[in-house]
Amino acid sequence: MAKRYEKIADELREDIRSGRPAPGERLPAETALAEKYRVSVPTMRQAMSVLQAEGLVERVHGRGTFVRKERTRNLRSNERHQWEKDRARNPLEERAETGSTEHDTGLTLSDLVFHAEYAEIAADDELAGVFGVEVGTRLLERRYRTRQRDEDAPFSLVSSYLVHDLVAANPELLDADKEPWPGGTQNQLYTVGIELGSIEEQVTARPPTVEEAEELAVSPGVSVIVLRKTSRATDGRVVEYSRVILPGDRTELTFVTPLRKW
Amino acid sequence: MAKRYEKIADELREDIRSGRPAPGERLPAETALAEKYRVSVPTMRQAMSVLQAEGLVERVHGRGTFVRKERTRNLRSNERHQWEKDRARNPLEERAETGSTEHDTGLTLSDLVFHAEYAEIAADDELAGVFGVEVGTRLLERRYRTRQRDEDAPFSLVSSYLVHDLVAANPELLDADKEPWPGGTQNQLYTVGIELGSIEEQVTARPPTVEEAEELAVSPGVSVIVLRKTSRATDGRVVEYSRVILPGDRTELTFVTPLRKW
DNA sequence: GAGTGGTCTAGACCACTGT
DNA sequence: CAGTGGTCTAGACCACTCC
Repeated sequence: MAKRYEKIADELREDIRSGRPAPGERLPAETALAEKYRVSVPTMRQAMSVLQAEGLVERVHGRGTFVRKERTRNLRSNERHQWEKDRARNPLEERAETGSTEHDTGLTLSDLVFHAEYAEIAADDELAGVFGVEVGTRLLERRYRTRQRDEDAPFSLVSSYLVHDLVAANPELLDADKEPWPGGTQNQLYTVGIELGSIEEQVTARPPTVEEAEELAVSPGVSVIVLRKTSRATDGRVVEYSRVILPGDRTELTFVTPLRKW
Repeated sequence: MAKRYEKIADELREDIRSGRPAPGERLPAETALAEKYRVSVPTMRQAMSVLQAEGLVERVHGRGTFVRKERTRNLRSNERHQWEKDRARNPLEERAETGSTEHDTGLTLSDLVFHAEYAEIAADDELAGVFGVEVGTRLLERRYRTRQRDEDAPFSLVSSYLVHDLVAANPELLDADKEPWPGGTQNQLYTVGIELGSIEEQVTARPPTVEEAEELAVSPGVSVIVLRKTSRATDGRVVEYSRVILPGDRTELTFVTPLRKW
């Protein structure tokens, strides 16, 4: 019933909460702590694992165990969609000023580092279902990762899909070098005559895959938020679909639902 | 570079993916697997921990390790708010038929087990800030947990707050025994003359606290979704605030954002 | 090279579940 | 009771980081 490792974790948690090793500072070495608490090193390590799983400390091989700093939080609101739509038909200069990510986070374009890759793929079962097209239909896959200049890891991994033939009318839309595109996807769609009518976003959370954990630099045990976004044109057709992976511990999604008056 | 425990985890993961031990079935004992893979028991256990953290298996003390079944997913859409508002002024019989949780999940009232507790509390810093009242103001705290009759753990832990003096005009609103209230919170507020104008929901994910892990019966390593809901009256005042804890691995939130036409 | 966390062993004993 | 996973030990050796 005692469970030494939990008791030790409790004590250390209390210490950290009250700022004993302050955020960013190093904890004593595991061997030292094992001696202090009079347990074996593996038991001490188990206690550390508990704190790591809680996201309270970060263990770095060869350097030590550190109290985690609150990372810069990333905000994203569904109001970004209307905001982007309102600007989608503006002249280039206005669109180029700021994008929806900047609108959400309050950062300016120069704070962000942006990376895009385009590919043509064939629709698999899932994507064919979403778009209501046949399996194998040509799709344009666009992968984005965006990070803040002063952080080393991106804060989102985005895979966005468009029906290839729908956007091919404007060849510039097939060229990744045109990214970041002023005015975003809604302006891109506008250039081929599409107006969005509604956007549906589905949110779940799960442990990261190994690749996601590496790319987003989330410590193992911290989960990711998976956001699936379906954009429909005014006629109800699905015209864009994207999957966004966000680090759960530093992302805050906001959704505002206005209600019709009585 | 080899890392035996990861290799073993990889092999077992592959086996499970291809249905070797089918969902719900038991894996061989750790001692047996340790022998099979020619590693020590602690190493074997480490491999198991990886699969557990991924949510692929569930270890039960004294019984064995089992391949996890996909649990019944719980759905929740922001369209529930308008749906509830549309019915808030309906006669009692109609309101009593179904609530917004049933609307979301497609379940009927009799599938759900509902528990409510009310308390009067003094506003702390956070709550005072949300409502724009002084610290110490009397609030009504309502805690709910809802579960499906055939599952043993609730699928949501809700703490909802109202300014006490605002709802005290209708004494029935202070009585937990009146729950589940036909028509939900929006009808409750209607009885004291309040109409909701908009609802804002903020979503994050984090590892569960020890208590949450127990109450929601999520295996350690699986994270929870935290949803903070702020309801505003038509005049913009915050009239209700709630914090909802949802198991990340079996919850899917949907948010629909309609866009104004060009 | 000194110090850190990461992997692994071989084994003891405990706690829980079923029969 | 036998069989399972959970806790803990004492120690070896490796991999990484920093000086």
